Amino acid sequence: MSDSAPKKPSRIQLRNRHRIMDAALNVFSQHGYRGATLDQIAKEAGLSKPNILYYFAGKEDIHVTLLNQLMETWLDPLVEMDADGEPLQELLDYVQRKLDMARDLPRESRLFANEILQGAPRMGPHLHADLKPLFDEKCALIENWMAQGKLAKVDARHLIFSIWSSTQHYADFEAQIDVLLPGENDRDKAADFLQTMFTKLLKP
Amino acid sequence: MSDSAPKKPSRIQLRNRHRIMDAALNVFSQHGYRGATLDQIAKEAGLSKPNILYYFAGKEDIHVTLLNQLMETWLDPLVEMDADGEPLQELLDYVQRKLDMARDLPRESRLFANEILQGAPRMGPHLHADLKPLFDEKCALIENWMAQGKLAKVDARHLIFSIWSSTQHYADFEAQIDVLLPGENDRDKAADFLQTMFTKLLKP
DNA sequence: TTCGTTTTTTACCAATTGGTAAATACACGA
DNA sequence: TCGTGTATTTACCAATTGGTAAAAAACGAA
Repeated sequence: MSDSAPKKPSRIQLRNRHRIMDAALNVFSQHGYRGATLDQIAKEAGLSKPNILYYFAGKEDIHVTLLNQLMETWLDPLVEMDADGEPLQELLDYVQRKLDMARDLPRESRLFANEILQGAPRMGPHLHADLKPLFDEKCALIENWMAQGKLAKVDARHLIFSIWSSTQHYADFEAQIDVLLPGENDRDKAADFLQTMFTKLLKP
Repeated sequence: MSDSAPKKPSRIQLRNRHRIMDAALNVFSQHGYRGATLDQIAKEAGLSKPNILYYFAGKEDIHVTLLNQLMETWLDPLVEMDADGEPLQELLDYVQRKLDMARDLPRESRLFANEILQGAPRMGPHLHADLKPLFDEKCALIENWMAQGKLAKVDARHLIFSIWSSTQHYADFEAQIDVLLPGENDRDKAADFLQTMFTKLLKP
């Protein structure tokens, strides 16, 4: 449904909405929905609280907008997995894309993790409507590849879970990793390790 | 340091402290530290808020006590990994123990995940003092096994990360899994999958 | 420059937050 | 059953929460 008078947003609107989204991403991803406060978001965005509420209907509106924007980005690496590609390479490329996302978008990863940890109260519908069909489709694709002998036969659903968990771990548990691997810039080693692990698992 | 008069806690103290810990575990694990409220904990524990503050110095005290109690439980499966055992079997047993913990103690897993997600503000010292030495010790052990040709050579640190992430995922992302695997009681398949994955990865 | 529109600030508000003081009810050994 | 320490409730509090009304300021097309 589109408004009958969808005026173009002004430069100021665009700039401030973006500032608010960015600040809200910082705060929500670190403290979760209930732990985040409008005052904190306002301060981080460099705007007053009432000014924030001029652009968004309320705290929940900001959070929902953030999650909606995130959903597409989040699904994209899996969408790109190509049925016509080389099966093993397609899987390994998918692992790499997810690992890149954990490195480049850690706040988004933590925002998502927080939402799921709390029981997905504001994203359940999205999971059913967007994630579930995609998950089922790609599981079927992987099972097809396996049936053709192009991949070793393992449980496709748990395979995907293991890809998600092992890659997102580097964003979501960064605080822990910083303690255990101090000073190391070890993302290359993480990539090597995961490529090795999934190659050994999936090579027919 | 122990009190000069450490009177034994009465039955009532024991019972109520336990109730509070249990309620707090529910609330903190679902909403994180800042998202949790004393009123909610009190309600869930079936006690009044001032009554809760009769047993604990404050919100932070409850949270810290919870984390302290959790730490030992959390490290235990790794502690049990035996240098004198069969290397591959020791690793696979460790994976199984972690998976069992995700099934049996999902709230504890989520409490831990929340704390790390938020940057481990109240557990940083614990990570350095307890987790780090154990992590280093077991990495050395695994590397030793690999050097002796008893395990395939991979990065021991990222191996442990992958064990942690792939097992804890079943507790921390339960809400997502419930959407993607509706109605299935699939924990056995998860165990099979992870055993297969780490066997293929580690068998020399 | 003017005038209507958009944006921002100021001044609030009721509800909730973590926490306290003190009175009261209770348990339980002598 | 009595008295004393334990446990619980009642009645608060100041600070913070998400949110609003309305005035003031800034903007931008004419």
